Parts: sequence; C-alpha cells; structure tokens
Amino acid sequence: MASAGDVHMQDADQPMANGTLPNGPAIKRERDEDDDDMPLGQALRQPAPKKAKVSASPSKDDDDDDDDMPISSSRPKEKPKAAAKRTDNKGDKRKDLKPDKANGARRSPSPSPASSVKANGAARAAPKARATAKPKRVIVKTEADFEPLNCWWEKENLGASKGVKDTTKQWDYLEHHGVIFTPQYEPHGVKIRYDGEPMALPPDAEEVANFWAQQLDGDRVGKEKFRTNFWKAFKSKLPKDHPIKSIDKCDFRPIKQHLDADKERKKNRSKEEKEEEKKQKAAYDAPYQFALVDHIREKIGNFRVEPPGLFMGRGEHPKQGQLKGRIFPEQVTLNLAKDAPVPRIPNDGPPGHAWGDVHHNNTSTWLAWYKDTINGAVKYVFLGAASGFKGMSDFLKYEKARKLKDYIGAIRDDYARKMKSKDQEDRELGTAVYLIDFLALRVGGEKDTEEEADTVGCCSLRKEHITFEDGYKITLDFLGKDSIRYHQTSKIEEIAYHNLKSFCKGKKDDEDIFDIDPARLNKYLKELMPDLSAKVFRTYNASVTLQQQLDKIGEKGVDVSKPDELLSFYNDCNREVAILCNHQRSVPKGHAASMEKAQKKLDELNEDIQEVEDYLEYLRTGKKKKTPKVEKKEEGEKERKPVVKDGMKEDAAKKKLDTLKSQRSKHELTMKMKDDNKAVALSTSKINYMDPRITVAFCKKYEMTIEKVFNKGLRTKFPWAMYSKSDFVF
DNA sequence: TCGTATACTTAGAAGAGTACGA
DNA sequence: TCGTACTCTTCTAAGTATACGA
Repeated sequence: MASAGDVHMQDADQPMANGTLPNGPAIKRERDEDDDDMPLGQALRQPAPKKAKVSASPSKDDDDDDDDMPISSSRPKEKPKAAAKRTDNKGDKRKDLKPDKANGARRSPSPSPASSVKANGAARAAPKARATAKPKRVIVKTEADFEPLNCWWEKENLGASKGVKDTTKQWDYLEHHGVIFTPQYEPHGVKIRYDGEPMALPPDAEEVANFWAQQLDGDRVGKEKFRTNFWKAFKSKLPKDHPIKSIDKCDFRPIKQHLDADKERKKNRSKEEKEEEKKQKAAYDAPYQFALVDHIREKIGNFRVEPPGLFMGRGEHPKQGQLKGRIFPEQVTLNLAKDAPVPRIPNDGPPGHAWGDVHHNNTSTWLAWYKDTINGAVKYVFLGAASGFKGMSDFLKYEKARKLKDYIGAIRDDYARKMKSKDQEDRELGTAVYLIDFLALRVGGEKDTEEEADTVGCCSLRKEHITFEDGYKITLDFLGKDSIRYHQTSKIEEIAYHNLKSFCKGKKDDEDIFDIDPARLNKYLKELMPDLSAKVFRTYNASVTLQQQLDKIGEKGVDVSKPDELLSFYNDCNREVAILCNHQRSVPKGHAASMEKAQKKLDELNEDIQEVEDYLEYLRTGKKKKTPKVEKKEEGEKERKPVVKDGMKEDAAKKKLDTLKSQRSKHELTMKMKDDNKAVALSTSKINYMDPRITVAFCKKYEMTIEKVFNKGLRTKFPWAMYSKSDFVF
C-alpha cells in the first residue's frame, strides 16, 4: 500500500482530486493501423477539452515524460479540433434527428430503413464539421469510433458522491430509435417423419420444430425435462385433431438436414456476397445501435429483442425446453426524454403494431424493456459497456471496494466478535459474513425451486452442502450461480467451524444452515460501512488478491525483460482470482487433441535442439553422432528435414541453437498456460471483479503491451483506468 | 415486516470473425 | 488456399440490491 505522502496514490474517498486525472506514464501499446486516419466518426466525437493539468502535488516527472498521454498517443492531438466541433454541432445534431412530435406511442408505420440510416450516428455528421475538417475517408466501424464519446471521468467533482451512485437524475435528454424485432417466420415446408411416414406441419409448429432440430446434436434433447417441456410447446402449436400424438414417433432429422444444408449454402457464398450481406445488415442496424444521452452519442448494448426459441435454462432448470414467445411492439416500453421523438416501428417488422408504452423516467438508465414469456422477468435494453452510465457505475463499484479497504480491519473484528456472541442471530451473521469474506461466496438469496434451478449461496446453504473434517476443515459442495459446482475443502477459523456445526445440529439434510436472509445480512453490513453490501467483498477480495499476487513478481523469479514470461505470470495471478471466485468454464472440445499436437511440436523442437547440439559437438571433437530425426514415424507422416545445413558454420549453428531454445521455452510456456487455464474462466474476473487500474499499472511498470491482457472490449470498457499511474496500488 | 417489483450486475456458452500455419 | 485454432462479440440466463406498497 502506498504511504500517505505518496502523491500518486489516490485516496479511495477522493477518487479524482480536483477533478483531474492522475497523469500516469503512457501505457505501451501496439499501434493501431487506423491511428493516422481520421474517420468520420471521430469528427462527431465529443471528448471534453483537456483541462490544464492540476495535480495535488505535481512533480517534474509528470510534465517531462509522456505520462500525460492516456492510451492512444494520437488522441490528445485531435482533442482541440473535436472540442471545437462539439460546440458547433450540439444544436445541429438535434435538428438532423428530425423530431416527430406527432409520432407518439401506438403509431406506425415507419420510414424506409435508408432514411433511418441517414438520420443516425456517423451518417448524421453535421455539415459544419465537414466544412472545417474533411475526413480522409469514411469508416463505419473503427476502434476510434468506439472510443468513449462521453469522457465523464474528466468531469469536475467526480468524487463528490464519494463512491455512491447518484440515484436521482441520470440524464436530461435521452433519444434512441427503439429496438429491432425478430422477422416473421417464413416456413420452409420440410416434412418431419412421424412413425416413419412424412408429415407436414402447420407453420407455427414447423417453427418450433426448427428450434428442436437445432438441438439434435447437443446434450439437451436427452434431458427428460427439456423433452417434455418441448413436447408441450410443440403440441400446443398443432391442431387438436392432428395425427401427431407422441414425441417418440417424431423424427425431426429431415428438418435438421434442411437447416444444415442451408447453413452450408450460406457458408459457401462468395466473399462478395458475404460482404454485401454484412454491409446491408450494418446499414439496417445502424440507427438502432446508438442513443443520444445528453446529446452525446452512446452505443447501445442489446438493441435486438430476444428471438423466439426454446428456453435454455442452465443446469436442471424446471422450465428448460419451454417455448419463449415472439416479442411484439405492444410488449415493449420505451424510455425517452419528453422532448425526444418517439421512434417508429421498423417497417419490416410485424405490421399494424404500436409501442406498448413510452416513459420519461430520467432516474433510470434503461432505454426499453419487455417481459420474458417464460418467467415474466423483465428484459431491459441498456447502453453498452463502454458507455458513460456503465463506466461511471463500474468506477464507483471499484471505488467502493477500495473504500472497504479502510474499513476491513474493523469489519473483521466485528464479525469475529459476533461469531463469539451468545445471541444466535449474531453468531449466524458473523459466521455468514466470515464465509462471504473468506471464501468469496455469493450472498445466496432464496429461490423458488418449483420455478427455478436449485442453486444456492451463503444464506441458502443447506446441511447437505457441508461436511466437517478434522483440523477445522469444511468441504462445501453445492451448485452456485449458473449451476456451476462449488466443491472446495477449506481450513476455516475454529469458532466458525464450531458455529457451523452447531447450526447444523438437529437439522435435516434439506434444511438451511442459516436462518438469516440477504436483506438482514446487508443491513448488518451497512451498520459497519455506508453502502456496503455482500457483493462488495467479492470485488474487494478479487482486487486485493490480484494486487498481492502481482506484488510477488520478485520472489517468483520472473524475467521482466521477456514479454512471454510477464504474460504467463500475469495469467497465473489472474487465475488465482478466478479460482477464488470459482469462475469455471467447460474444457474446450478439442483441448486434448490440441495438447497432443502441441506435445508433438515440443518433441520435434527437442529433436532439433539435440541435432544442433550434436553438430556443435562434432565441430569441436570431430566425432559424428547420428541422431535419428523421428525414431518411429506414423503412417503417412512426412520425413522432417534436418535443421543443420551442409557445411554450416559454428556461429550459424550456435545462433540456430539459441533460436530453437527460445522457441522451446516460449512453446512450453504456451502449453502450460493453455493446460492450466483449460477449465478456468479468466475473463469473468477481468471484466467484473479486478480493478482494471491494477492491471494497467502493472503493464506500465513492466512495459507490457496492454493488448496482451485487455482486449478491445476491455479497453473501451475501462477508458478511465488507462490513465492509472504505474505505482497505482489498489 | 414481508412480498414483490424494479434496476441493475454478473455469468458462461455459442457463434462470428480473424490469424496463422501447413 | 484451406483448415484449424484462437479471439472477440453477442446473447441471454441468473444473480444481487433495494425501493415500494400492502
């Protein structure tokens, strides 16, 4: 942890002192090809003009090196231009959107897609902008286009809310084009076989049969629940007097073959055809991809309503296989500014429909919602991960976790005291919070197992999920979120061990260990720290673990001059976090074969190295040693060429040896990384739990390219973190 | 106080896109 | 050039947190 006198370290309570950015060194970044070009989208961008640097305690270093640069060195140069355009365009943009006040809810039809495209995003470039800065070329989609349009982290008083999200007003102006609906079903007329005979299906039933046929290669069709739920759905689409009476006599393979052939045909189209279709799709989607939030263009996350299909609940979900119905405009509620035009329904959508409702709720960030036909759950349309809403929320989440760092000592003392209390509820609270903190468990809300999969978290753990072992060890074995199994044995505090034993005493296997619920637990946490809830512990512990693991770089003997070693080390640290949070993934299908192949390549590299070493030995001693290239070749395998050329000089051979050895160590590292990570999902903790500033600081400190650890999605999600200094400490 | 509604965040899988090596 | 492997994006299920109303 940095000392109080360390001017670079930001206080958790003061995320950005004086509204300024910490001016860390520029992160080493592989150059993007488009950096020199100025896409049209950039002309529309509205980055806040860079303020004069005000630092709590500016040092000379801050001014002299290129620490001021965030992630892209080309961006600051363009800022003044963009800022100037911003002032000019603000009004123009609104005019170009052609507000249609008469177009209220429940009206249609809509304009042609072409006109909608014109009215959107990049294509809406203001004429003034074109006059002042002619772009070199028009690019529809570049990384630069999706750099944040809303540089919210450059705003003044960002720390004013002190880590608490402002739950009042979220926006002053909100405008968007609504959502895209699933096109109407077009029947193909392929018959299934019923009891061996071809059988035609009504279009509605045929559509449902398609959903089933698409699953024929998977495991789901073998699941009883999936099968019976599907059968109910399928039967409901057949007329009462239809001869199909049993799923067991249905053979859906003809439809499967038809769908596969269609897929194959699509795959085999010419490059030009594929590009043309892609272009058309992009043009169609364009108006729906962005929203205007306070006149800043923001990307929308999910602008397409979920298409009909079979419900794919995870694990043993009782509703798996049920039919998810088609969503129509009447089911959709939009959220727009009062003075924003109500969008028209796409003219190729279902005819004669209208929006369900239009709200003007500026305390929320949702753009639209509709209800899921399976559970009645609300499906929201939100802005994308790189938007200001999500970015700010993320930033505050990590600030809250950093704030917990200041409280954690007192909190741990308090729940330790509670664990020893004579009061049953106190002992339960203390023990539950201990498990949440120590084992990074989720809080575990109560579930209706008739309607949902039987998964649990801390508060909903049952006696059957725990076994007690000697040495104060417990084994927890349960299905957590997404029916992912948590199965770990951990040595816990003696008092927690005894408490858990006593909570289980006299209970049946299917009874809850704790009598407290998440609301009670969170109420207790709020007594210890404002706005603290159980989930903050996962963010806190994930970030702390990453920081601690990275800090061990010295003791692990990592050669920091080797990028591969650095990456491998970072991934090892990341994996520790993923294991802590129990982030698993299914082992990729071809993993075993892929490892076998990699092993073969390693064997070949070893043989090549041996060959060169023998040759060098021969040059030194004059004694020849014959090393067979491959002792036993498989049938059809080609003879490998020798790596030592006739008359090869000693220097050349030594150079070759070095190259081969370096290739081998790189290959070994890659193999190890691949095998170690085969069942661990590293991305979940990167996206949701580990403070990105820790990673950015690590990359800066060791001059590792950020692209190696943060893909494009993460770089656009965490623009605010790219400024972190190399000595940032969580 | 409790159940329900609302508003989000977190999660793994699937599919699309791209890079790379034979 | 083609097939394979890897990466990235999209999709949507499944959690948590809290406001709200009876």
